[in-house]
Amino acid sequence: MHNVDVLGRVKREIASQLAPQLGVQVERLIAVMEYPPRDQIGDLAIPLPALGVKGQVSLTLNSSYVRSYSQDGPFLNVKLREDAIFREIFSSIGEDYGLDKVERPMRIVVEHTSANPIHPLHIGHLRNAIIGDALVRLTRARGHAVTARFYVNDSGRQVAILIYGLSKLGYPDPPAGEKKDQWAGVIYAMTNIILEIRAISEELKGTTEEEYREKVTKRDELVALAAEIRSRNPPFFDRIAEGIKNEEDPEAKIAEIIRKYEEGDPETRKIVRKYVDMVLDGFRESLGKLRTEFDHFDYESDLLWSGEVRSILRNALSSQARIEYKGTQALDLNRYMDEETRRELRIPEGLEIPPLVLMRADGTTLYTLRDIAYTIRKFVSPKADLVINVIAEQQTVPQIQLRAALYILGYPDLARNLIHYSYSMVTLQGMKMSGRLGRYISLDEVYERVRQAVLEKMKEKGDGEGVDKIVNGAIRYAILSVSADKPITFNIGRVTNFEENSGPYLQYTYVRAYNILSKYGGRIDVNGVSYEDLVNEKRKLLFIIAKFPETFRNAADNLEPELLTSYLRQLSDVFNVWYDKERVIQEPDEGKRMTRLNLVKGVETVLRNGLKVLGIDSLTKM
RNA sequence: GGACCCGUAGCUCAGCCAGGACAGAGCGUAGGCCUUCGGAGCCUAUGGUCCCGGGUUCGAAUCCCGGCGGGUCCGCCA
Repeated sequence: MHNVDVLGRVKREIASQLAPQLGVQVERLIAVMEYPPRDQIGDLAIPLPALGVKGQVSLTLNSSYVRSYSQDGPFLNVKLREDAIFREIFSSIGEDYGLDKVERPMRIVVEHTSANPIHPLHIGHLRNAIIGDALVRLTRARGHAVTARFYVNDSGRQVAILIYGLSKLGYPDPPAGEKKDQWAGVIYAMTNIILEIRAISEELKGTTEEEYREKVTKRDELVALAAEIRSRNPPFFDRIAEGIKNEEDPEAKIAEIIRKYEEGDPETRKIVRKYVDMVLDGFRESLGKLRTEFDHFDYESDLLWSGEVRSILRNALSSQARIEYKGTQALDLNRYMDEETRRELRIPEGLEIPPLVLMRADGTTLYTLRDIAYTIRKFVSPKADLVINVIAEQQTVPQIQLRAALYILGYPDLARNLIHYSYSMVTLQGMKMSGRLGRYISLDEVYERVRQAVLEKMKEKGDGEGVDKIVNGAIRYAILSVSADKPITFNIGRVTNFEENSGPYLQYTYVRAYNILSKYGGRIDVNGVSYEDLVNEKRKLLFIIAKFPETFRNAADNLEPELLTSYLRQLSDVFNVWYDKERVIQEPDEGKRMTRLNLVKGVETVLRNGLKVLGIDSLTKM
């Protein structure tokens, strides 16, 4: 109803006239159409050689949208009638302008963030959460039925280490006022680092001289880190260290925790869930500040207790691809797939897929096997057509193993419809973060630092509201304006720079547009507008507004939120240039005033909708 | 050693997948604009062997091949 893609209609009309004359399909012609690099050239261009047409051709084009057309070398350039476009857009523009719905909605699952529940979220998870949430919002706005799911890895070695450390402390509760995930993170890092030092010291006993030197260096590094982490809570550290020192075989104890939890031992269940849920509370609190919410938190352990993992394991053990590998049962993922299948499953040609180990020698399960069960659940309950996993680049191979295993175990459709949305690392001034070693900048810390910068800025402005909305906008934009597969060195200075090319810049531009409209307060329609006013930035603005439906569709269908960020920035740039030059409300000529009011309304609508699908709030003052 | 990702202005990045016209922003640096709808803004200047070498094409930052540089992975961790 209100979803008017005027430009799309214009393209189709032009294409349907020209296609027969050029002897090509209408769709093909629409596909090659592009926007000329400079306005003087025209509004639309068709590169004729791309359609197999060479040399000068004579074509007839007769449309109420077209002002003129001419061939310039290989291009057919078309100048459109801005009055016709303007009238069509603004006589039907609605609140939801541009957010075109798909004809056939899919059921989509986006799994994202899924951090281990053992330490607070850090800036690596921040990237994951923001990308994931933007994908949720984009696909939802496109009309799909989207579910956001968080996978709680509560049954692996990491959680067991945390619980082991807590056992040495007598299972304490975090002090009131302390954030629970921060508190647990310190205990986890302490326990882990003490265990690592102990392990490496053991290894030192029977090694050659060369290895010895290397390992001593590594141990010394760990000892230095241990001193650092000890300072966070010396009594805790000393008690854990003492407890581990007196332990005959800590690894056996950890293995026992894993085993008991997998078996569903009531006491172990109670303890593990208590602490895991504490950390998850911390996650929810942190993510809430960034307007990120989930529909489901799926506990890995539930898949074990329900028998879903066991059933997959049985299936795998009876598979023809089963092999023995280093004394374990594993799946051979190379032998039973042809080239064609590998291509379909997006597995690189030259990759020798490592065998998938199905379980540890002691019978406990491993992550990837459990993930097979989880993937099936994501597809089955509730039913999904497409599953998008937002997971770090480091897990590319395990994700390939997952798809290959699904195929081999008889779920080829699931394997095909499982997308690994990969993103690259976030480093910290060249330093790699490590939750394992307690070396990270937490999401909360980042949030707080950006918040301070926003408050600082507001102080100099005197007036303002919505601090948290601005912080959210700044952080989201900083992440979403960089393609996911580029590594980022996290730089707080960049995120707290609120000048052009930032989230707050877009929000500020929105405030300007909004305030013009709210001050005007009257009726805005297309009666009596003067079309001769549509020149320079105003004409440019009109065409940018016209491109919004197309940009949104591309961003949503290709899962590329960055298309939207750069589009909104460009819209803002043009609007701000114009804003400085001319008046809207104070324009004495009634026709011109109405033309401009329509454009402002267009900018306001597009910014609001565009920001919304990126998860950035629009403000009315700041 | 193998696989994947990245390499565009002093710095941070769009553009590459679906090839098209003199390659776009921001930061920085130098200078300018507050009597008018909000200066988180606007204007001017500055700045590029699009990592290198071949190939395909009417046309290559974009596709292909070969290098170079950086990142990631190759665990009975996740």
